[in-house]
Amino acid sequence: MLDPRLLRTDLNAVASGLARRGFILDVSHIERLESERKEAQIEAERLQAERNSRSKAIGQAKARGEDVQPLLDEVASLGARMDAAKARFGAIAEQLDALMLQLPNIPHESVPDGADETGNAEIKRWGEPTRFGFEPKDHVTLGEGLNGNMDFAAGAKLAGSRFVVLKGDLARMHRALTQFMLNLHTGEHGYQEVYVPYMVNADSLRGTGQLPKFEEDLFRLDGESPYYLIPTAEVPVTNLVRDEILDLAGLPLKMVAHTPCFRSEAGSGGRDVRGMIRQHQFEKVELVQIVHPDHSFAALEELTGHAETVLERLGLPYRRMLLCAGDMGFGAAKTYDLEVWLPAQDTYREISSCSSFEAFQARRLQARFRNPEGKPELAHTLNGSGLAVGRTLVAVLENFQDEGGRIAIPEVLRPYMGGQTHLGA
RNA sequence: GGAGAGAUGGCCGAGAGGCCGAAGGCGCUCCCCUGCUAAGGGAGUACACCUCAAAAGGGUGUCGAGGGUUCGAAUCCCUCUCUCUCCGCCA
Repeated sequence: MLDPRLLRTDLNAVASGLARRGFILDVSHIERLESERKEAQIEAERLQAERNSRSKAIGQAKARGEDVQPLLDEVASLGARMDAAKARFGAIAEQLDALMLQLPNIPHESVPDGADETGNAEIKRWGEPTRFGFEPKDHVTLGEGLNGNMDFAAGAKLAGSRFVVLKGDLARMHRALTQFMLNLHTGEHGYQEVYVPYMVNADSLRGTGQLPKFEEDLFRLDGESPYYLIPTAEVPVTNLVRDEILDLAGLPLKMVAHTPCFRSEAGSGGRDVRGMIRQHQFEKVELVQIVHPDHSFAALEELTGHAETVLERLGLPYRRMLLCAGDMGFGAAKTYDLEVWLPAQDTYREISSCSSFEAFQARRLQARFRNPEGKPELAHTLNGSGLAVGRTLVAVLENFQDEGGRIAIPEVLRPYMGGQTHLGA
């Protein structure tokens, strides 16, 4: 959520910032609502103040043993007028709130213009795209070739399309990747590991911005309790600081969680129907930081670097993209995507997305810290995948294959796999 | 799942229709005092919003959440959520 004060004081700046995303703000509509709000609120509060003081007078008169009937008569019509004024204010405020919740974040000044992914800027490339002396196979062919250890038919039988079953050392490597990532981030990057619920309430999803706007992307449980399956660990982990006033000395807060993620993929139609790239359920190791506003963008560089280290240790070629204004997620002020090289697709594919939200989430979350003056101030939130485990598995398979379809296990994973050097060996 | 108890400020805890944004204590900040420390004395110490160019000032709301009764609700009524205790069941 944007700062409501900014909307009042500098609406045109907000409008031009949002326009960079292709979001057209109805300035005159907001101005009209805002002036109605002001008028209605003043009236409602004025009547409330009047009633409060009259009621107080009644109490005092009663205490003195005087007849209060004249005072009661005087106040009789006040209640109805007050209720009407409050109802009018409430209706306007509700409209404004609903509108506010629909507004995306304003892109940071360092974010380039652009309408879609063609406007993104490549700002770094690590490693060279893997080249083979043969036609590289895709991860589906490779995985199914490993004794059928990547089994989409089984996934479809158990659940439906966009599910997979992994078996044997393929399942083990999937787990090894998770372990490796968690150990790296906790051991070398200073993150605290957290274990969190995989189902959350609507408040949590509102806090991080998935609701109200993106309900169709979520799986909602049908039971008595209105739970949603988390689409990313960002939701439960970031919501740990909801309604908290943090100790300044405790910042930055750096947390890492490994969770499954559930996404309905509504609207992603025929995209990536083959393979493990786009599943309803996948594993992710997520990095979250809660920081002082002054350190927000330095922290983004740091966090993105942490995700990059995973790729570098695994030996996977990648590039870092700075997303343009039109391609960023709803709440992000600035986003880097990491894209890993996938030989079979002969292209880079997203494997991590790292964003600073500035105070956009913190304002919804009421996540604050106490500044040196003793006043609560909104913190900044960041998160990034470090990394998406399923896609990392795909990248390892495709980049570490040989002509016979054998897969070398990256050095850093071998300790997690009993020293094994190749899959299927 | 059954029975019961509870939710008040940073924390503990009083409060039972008006004098309550809320006693008292702890903690914290500032000041005084004792050579240092310990002890003691004094003052202060919630958050959000509105109004105002801003500050000052004024106003509104908030005692788990929402609704109701009343001129007036922390206090009475209803619904919900969460916590705790006991019983049952369970990885």
